[in-house]
Amino acid sequence: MAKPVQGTQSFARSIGLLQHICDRRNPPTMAELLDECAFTRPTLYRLLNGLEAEGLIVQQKDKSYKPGPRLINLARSALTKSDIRDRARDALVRVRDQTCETVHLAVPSGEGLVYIDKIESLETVRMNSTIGTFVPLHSSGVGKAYLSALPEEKLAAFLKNATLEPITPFTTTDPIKLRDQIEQCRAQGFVFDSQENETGIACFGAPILDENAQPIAAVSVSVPLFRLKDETSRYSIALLSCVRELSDGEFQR
Amino acid sequence: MAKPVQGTQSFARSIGLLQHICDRRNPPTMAELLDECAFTRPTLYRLLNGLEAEGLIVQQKDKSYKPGPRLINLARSALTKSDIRDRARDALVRVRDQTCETVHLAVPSGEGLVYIDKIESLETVRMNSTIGTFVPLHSSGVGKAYLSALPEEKLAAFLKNATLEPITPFTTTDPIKLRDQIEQCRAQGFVFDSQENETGIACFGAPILDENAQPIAAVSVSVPLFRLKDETSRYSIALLSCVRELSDGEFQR
DNA sequence: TTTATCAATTCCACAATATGGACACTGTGC
DNA sequence: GCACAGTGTCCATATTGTGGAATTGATAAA
Repeated sequence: MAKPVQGTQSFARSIGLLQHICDRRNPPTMAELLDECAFTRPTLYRLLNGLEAEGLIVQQKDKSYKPGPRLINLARSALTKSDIRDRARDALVRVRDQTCETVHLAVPSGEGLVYIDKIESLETVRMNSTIGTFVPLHSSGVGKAYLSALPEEKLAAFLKNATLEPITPFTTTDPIKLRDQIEQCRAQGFVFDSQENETGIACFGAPILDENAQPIAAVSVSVPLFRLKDETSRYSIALLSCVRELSDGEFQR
Repeated sequence: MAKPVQGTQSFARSIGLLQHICDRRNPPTMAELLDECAFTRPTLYRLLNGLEAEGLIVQQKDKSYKPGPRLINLARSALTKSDIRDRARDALVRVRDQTCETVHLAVPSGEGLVYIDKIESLETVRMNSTIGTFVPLHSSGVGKAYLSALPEEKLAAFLKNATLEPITPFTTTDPIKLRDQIEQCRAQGFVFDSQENETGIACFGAPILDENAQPIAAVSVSVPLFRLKDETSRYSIALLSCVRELSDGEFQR
């Protein structure tokens, strides 16, 4: 949350408020926001008006504020301009077909990752609402995979500073254990997690690297526990061949 | 573009820049933005840094900027919190099933509407990229439907001030003709447009009203011209029954 | 390797902007 | 009718954002 970019404080405040409104389960009223955020009344009032004038939030009849449709318009632009998403699609579908399970593509955003694509077994999809979901680095298959491809210094910094909040009762909250899992991922190319981000779901994850061997995205296969085959290589082989195809440079081999 | 909300000018500037970056076909570099926008170099520099620090844009290796994944995260919140979207879904699917054609749901945003849901015949969907698309009021089925439900004064103001830009060669650009179409829509409850927003596509549109008879959304059925049945009541009947079901209050009958 | 050129980044004095205390309005319950 | 809570507005002030100018960095030419 510490973003000391000179000359942008009021902007950061507005976006922070927008995020807060988006994160609320229910659309907040001004009164609620007033004691949830550290704004004085007139300031909050102006910020809300600013957000509303831009269509980023809309005020409902009960005076509460919810995220506005312009966000959807902006997001479309982000999705259609994501080259990794385009590039990955066919390979992701292949993984889905090989595993018959849901496949996710995630890219880094802020302190974690955001799903930018999802291929599901049964095409019951709508603009499936998991696209756009934020996932922490420590509790998800994609997150650990991403971490494992980070240069040692960045990884060390993360392990040192991050507060590993439990997302489920199974989430790894011990930095030492997390480090172990990451090392294992480095060795075998993928990571396995069981119910750490969502109860009942196990997950295989692997990173996609750019030409400098830096991670730019991560892929995961999510499997309901009851359906998980003993022969897990079934999943990892499909996943590995996918991320190798999508990673640049020497890492092809 | 005139948004004189006191105490939010710098925020509006940043969002304007973000929108500009999103609207560009190709990710712009700072140099390009410098002569496309009216910012001095240091200001632009700071605004870009601010946007980037928030994850709203990301700088690519070639130094150009594109919309960032955080937008997708924010949009998810907007989509999942859209009650009209939830409420409409079943009815939309029904229209699709009755017409075998693509059905859209749009809500007002800024000067036009934004698609927030789409039901397609063949479920080939992905987070289908038309969700989030902005459409002008004068050139689309949903737009005209929305206009037709506006109180007379607002409609008059729109017809007077709007510049009716041609989107296709078939777009209505004459306010008088547009007025006619809208009157017709008021009379029969739906509007028909042929190729005005996209060549080769005809469109039936109808508004969804709230309890005060104000339009809150619009539904459209899009039909490729070659497949358009002579018996158009097939489309309008399905559409009308849908919007009547979704509109509140006395307008049920 | 040195020099030239252009873009990216930082600095800082200044002016415009956002801030928040105080006040005014609205409507709901008693 | 009055009280109270939630909303909206004003305006002097300090903080923030601004942009001209200087600095640094990268790239190409000599």
